[in-house]
Amino acid sequence: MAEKKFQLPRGTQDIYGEDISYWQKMEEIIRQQCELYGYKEIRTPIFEHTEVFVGDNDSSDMVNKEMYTFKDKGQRDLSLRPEGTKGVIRSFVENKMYGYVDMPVKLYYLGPMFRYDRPGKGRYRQFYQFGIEAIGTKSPLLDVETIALGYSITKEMGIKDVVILINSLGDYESRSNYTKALKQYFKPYLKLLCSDCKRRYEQNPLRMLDCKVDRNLPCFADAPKCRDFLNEESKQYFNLVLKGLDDLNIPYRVDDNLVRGLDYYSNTVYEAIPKDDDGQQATVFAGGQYDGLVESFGGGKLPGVGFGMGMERMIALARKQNSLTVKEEKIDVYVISLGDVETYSCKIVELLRNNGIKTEMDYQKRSLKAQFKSADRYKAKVIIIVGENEFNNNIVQLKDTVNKTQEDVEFKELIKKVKSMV
RNA sequence: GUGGUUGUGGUGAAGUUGGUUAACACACUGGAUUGUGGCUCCAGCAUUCGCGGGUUCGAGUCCCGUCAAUCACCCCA
Repeated sequence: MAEKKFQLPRGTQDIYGEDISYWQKMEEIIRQQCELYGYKEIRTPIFEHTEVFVGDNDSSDMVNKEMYTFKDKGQRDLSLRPEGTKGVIRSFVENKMYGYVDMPVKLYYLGPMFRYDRPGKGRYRQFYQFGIEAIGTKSPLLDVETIALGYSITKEMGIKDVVILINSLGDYESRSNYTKALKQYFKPYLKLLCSDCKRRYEQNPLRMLDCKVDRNLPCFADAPKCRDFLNEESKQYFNLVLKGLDDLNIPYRVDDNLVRGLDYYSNTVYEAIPKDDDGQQATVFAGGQYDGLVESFGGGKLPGVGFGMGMERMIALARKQNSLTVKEEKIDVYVISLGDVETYSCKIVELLRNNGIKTEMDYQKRSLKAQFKSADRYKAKVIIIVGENEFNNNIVQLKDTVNKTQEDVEFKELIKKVKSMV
């Protein structure tokens, strides 16, 4: 009978061993920073009704092509969440959070998201996103605060040289005017453009602007600029955001061509990338303002702003820059058994553990040499050796691995003695 | 979704124009040292080359398919 081979599904990964310490460290940093900035955790379901994610005239690939959508046994149309914001807004409205707390309501989430993409480095089908949302108040200061929090997390991770690309799309009206003007402008040039841009022309004209193929064509230089379509109010607002970033010394670059993938953004949009942007999947966090989203969920005309952060990408960057120190795996005590004394060893191990001392032992009657090697690998500070002698006399051999001293210790003195050593 | 590259033990990897026993290094296990490790020496450790099929007297080496990783594009966190 051939053994059945199991393999993890495409685009997923097991996280364990050395990696897990980086994940735990990052989660610790996130929770601590969110606490400082006043954002509270929210945990929404991993799947929602599909309509939660699908907007009225959604043009993004994310919702049109990449969702894991399925029917449950009750024939409900459900989808695995491809991003965090929509579920949070749904919850905000459903739980009427606007009714009983001060605005803005500041929330953060952390967990797996799912997109049916072709996987590659920094792009997974199940991936982890951390994100924040500040809902209910519109202020340049709040936009800046979200960026400051994201930036501060990258700093805590030790990541250097992150720069914020930022732009303003204006309100929904100026955004749609701009889109119209773009299409108008490019219409005569359409046959000069690459096939991707022809498609973008129909689906998402804003995206044409940062096309890698056509970007340098002469006609692109004179294309209408987003900025020229902003009304006075939006312009002033944007300037205040930039002023705020200046005041906080957050490095940024205004990028006229920056548009976000999701349709719900308006006004401020931003994206954090490493300065020496080499890889393709380089964006570590990205977000912006979404004036109409709460209303589209039936929650009244309330604005919001937030970002999503790719945790795999953050960890990859931190590891590449070698910037995150995770605590070293080491134990306090390793118990070596010689002969048939495992039950005695077990008793010692349990006693030590119950006193808050990290302890390990050998479970397979290995040689003395092998057990010493294990103790080394575990980086034990103290080694306890027990054999027939020690068992019969109710003592142990206690060895300090640093200065190599060894002594007899009575069982009842053990805890006190070990505690003084570790 | 499109195109390219890759896939050999726990790890890093050699493997020549297809020719019986799959190099080497590290790690691991045992012994020299039957109660004291980190050095040294010796020994052991892939019925098999991602998986499936084909060509051939013969395939890790060639062909097809498939799965996966990776790069560029698309997209995006």
